[in-house]
Amino acid sequence: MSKKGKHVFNGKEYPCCASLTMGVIGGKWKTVILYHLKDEAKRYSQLRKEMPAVTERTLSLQLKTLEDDGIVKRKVYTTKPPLKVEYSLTKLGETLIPLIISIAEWGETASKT
Amino acid sequence: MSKKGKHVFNGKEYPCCASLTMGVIGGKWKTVILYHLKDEAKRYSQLRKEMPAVTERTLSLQLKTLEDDGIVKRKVYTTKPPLKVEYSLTKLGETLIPLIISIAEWGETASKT
DNA sequence: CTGTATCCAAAACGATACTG
DNA sequence: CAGTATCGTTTTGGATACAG
Repeated sequence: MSKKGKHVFNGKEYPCCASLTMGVIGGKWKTVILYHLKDEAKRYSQLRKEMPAVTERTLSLQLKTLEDDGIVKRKVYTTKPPLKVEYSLTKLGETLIPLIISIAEWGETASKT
Repeated sequence: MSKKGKHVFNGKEYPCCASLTMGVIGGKWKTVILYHLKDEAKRYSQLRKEMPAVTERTLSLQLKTLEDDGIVKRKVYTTKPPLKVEYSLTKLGETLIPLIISIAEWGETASKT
């Protein structure tokens, strides 16, 4: 019995290529995170400052999900506290930049209407 | 006390222009619906056939949400059963087409990796 | 044919305290 | 500094029966 999900990414099946993308960047915060990472690597604390509306827990979970999907990479610079950790886009993550920009632009235009 | 949500659409506030867009097209099914409507108007039953994985209830709810946001319009052609209802994109909805296509293309590429 | 009503399960998200 | 643990709330989606 073949499943209908013809589109597979990172072990997950999706019924449509559009829903695959949404599985990767969907949810309340992932596009916002990617938007803040699109130009440069940032530290965890810096992301927190730039996204005050997201909780530690959620930011942490979403970053981990993005890492699992190969969109974001995590680099640790110190072994002892205070820790320094930087997040940045992977090669695959960079292919999402035009999409993230389009998403942000549509939102900007729509909010002016 | 000013709220941080600077971006407003259809009465809802978002912390970032990217999240505004995701509020409109986010979720498991909305991009899929829009993908199927991008070229032509379709009847409810036809959408159901093309998206067998979504339930009646969810399809109905998501269409209504898209209608509320002014992305999709609903046109009724008969007054008595059997009803004929067609869904199509509004002008605002059409501005999302390039985005939907980009989203679908990224998903297609990613599923081949 | 085109939905709505009801009930339920799962996922996402938030608040807060605490740890390496 | 960079998270995790715990718990509760909200949102989302599914199954199914039924209605206009």
